[in-house]
Amino acid sequence: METLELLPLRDLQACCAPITREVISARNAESLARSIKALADPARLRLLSMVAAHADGEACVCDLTEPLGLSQPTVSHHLRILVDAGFLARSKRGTWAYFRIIPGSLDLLSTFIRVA
Amino acid sequence: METLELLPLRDLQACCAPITREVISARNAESLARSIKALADPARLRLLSMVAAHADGEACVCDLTEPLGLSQPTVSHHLRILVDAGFLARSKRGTWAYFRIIPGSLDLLSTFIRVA
DNA sequence: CATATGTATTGACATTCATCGATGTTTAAT
DNA sequence: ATTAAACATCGATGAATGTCAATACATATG
Repeated sequence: METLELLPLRDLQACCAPITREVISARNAESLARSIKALADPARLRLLSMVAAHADGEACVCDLTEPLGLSQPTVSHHLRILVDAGFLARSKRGTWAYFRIIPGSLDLLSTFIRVA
Repeated sequence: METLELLPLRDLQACCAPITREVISARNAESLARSIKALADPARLRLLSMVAAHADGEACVCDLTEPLGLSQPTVSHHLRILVDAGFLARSKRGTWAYFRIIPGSLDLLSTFIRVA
């Protein structure tokens, strides 16, 4: 299924059990690893945390660049990875791009990391 | 603290809240990312799953190499990463090295991925 | 239209990483 | 002691990744 790229978390929910219940398939391992990889970076963890802690659970790139201490293109790059992985939603208003956490996305992933 | 390298999960438990409760520090983000990175690979997810599903929750390298479809050095490499990250324990008996999941290690990590 | 601002994309570079063949190490058995 | 078996380590290599400067794009404003 080609939707794994765009909706890895949803697909995982539909198709496989927690990784220690039964042996995960090579295909599902690939999909799950792709989701986890989106979190496996300190800058992206901080971005998620900063977005969640921001007023109204929303933040734009300009809110995040300076406190993160990375360049604007790098911040945009990381945000894109988090959006593609399904952890953040982007909504553009005016020239600003606002990001918020997609509810349940982190919880869903964590259940697949857990031992059954 | 230099113990972050050896006991990342234990340290995280001691020092920080789930990432969306308050903004995670750069230091803790680095530590958490290192733990997550150990899981962010399809081969390692499959290894964890195979070890957990194996008889007695234990498996040696020879049990894992062929079903994983990777060379023995590569399998040893991945197992070492999982041991270093605190997800697997190694115990050598005779010429065999047996691996088992450290109870609670995956659950602990998953709580830090969850939204508070 | 022209300018300014916020964001995304591109290209380049250095670093990290997954992988394997070759080799080393350890233990058991003959 | 020699051989064999299981595993670890080393060195090399190609691929993926994080980063930034430069540039492009989009939108608001004068």
